[in-house]
Amino acid sequence: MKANLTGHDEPVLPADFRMTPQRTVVHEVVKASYDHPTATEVFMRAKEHVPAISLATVYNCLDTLVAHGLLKQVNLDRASSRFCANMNDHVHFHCDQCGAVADAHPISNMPISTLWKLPEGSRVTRLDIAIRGICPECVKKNATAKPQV
Amino acid sequence: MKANLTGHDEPVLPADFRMTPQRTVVHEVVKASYDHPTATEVFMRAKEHVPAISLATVYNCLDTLVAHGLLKQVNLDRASSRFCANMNDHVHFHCDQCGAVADAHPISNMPISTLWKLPEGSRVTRLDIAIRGICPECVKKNATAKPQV
DNA sequence: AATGAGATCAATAATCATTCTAAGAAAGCT
DNA sequence: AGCTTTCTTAGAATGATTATTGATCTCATT
Repeated sequence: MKANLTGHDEPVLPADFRMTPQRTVVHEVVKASYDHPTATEVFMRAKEHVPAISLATVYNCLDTLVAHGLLKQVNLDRASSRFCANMNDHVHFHCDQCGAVADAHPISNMPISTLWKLPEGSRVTRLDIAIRGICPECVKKNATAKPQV
Repeated sequence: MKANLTGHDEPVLPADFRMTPQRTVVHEVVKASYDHPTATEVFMRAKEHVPAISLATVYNCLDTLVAHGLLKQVNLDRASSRFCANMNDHVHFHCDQCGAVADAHPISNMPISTLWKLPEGSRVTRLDIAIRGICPECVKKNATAKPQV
């Protein structure tokens, strides 16, 4: 198995998937980023390695990598999509103040059906969970900057 | 208390909030809609009552109503935001096939912190949960249309 | 009733993320 | 090598939303 920064297993890829230089760079950029970069951020970082790469290619590569299970796409409200190379089961914590996105890992494995009453006869394929709040850094910043009025 | 279609309590509004005719229409349109309409859909429905209303005004009204807790905004991936007059605690079930959005109400009241390990010292303000899958209608449609290959 | 401050409205333009299009480049198959 | 398919690229296009700006409305005070 190929070594990688995150320590996750690489999924088995179908034969028709070509790991082109552009896709490799896009994948490596996201794997080396711990801040859930947007497509534009990935584009800027990828350019340092492949200056000729275009934003459209970055979008194409991200789509392909997500479709093949090498990356996760994170959508928060209507802001730009963000990308994440952590393929373990997790949700995202989003700071309303600084916009930072952090991973939050599950503690228990409660099935969805025990938490919410789903439409009778529906089939669940995916769960998108975003926890919004104030991150520890901003909580601290607020406490020192403007004490309770 | 004012009677309304959904049977929920109307929140107490701050003095600086003006319930203008446009805001009233936008609010009533969403309250009378059970399909989580988009801003454009609200615009089209509101036009039947106030033909002169503009899309920009609908956006402004929706923003204000959401900010004052009279409506909920539902964001699913990068599609248009949808709006919802059900102010009870609930999450959304989104059908990948027909795009329908249905409410799903909580069964248990597990605190978030028992389900996911949040960043130490963070403060949670909101939980955005979208359950994706196939709705009962589409499951049925698929079964009759194309039996297992 | 007139005034003035502040909020709201509507039309238009602008922005922003993303997708589409078309043409050339690269890779894989025969 | 020749053919086919897939990728990449630049630029145009799309679609949702936001910003701007001047007109209009509302309300508390004169």
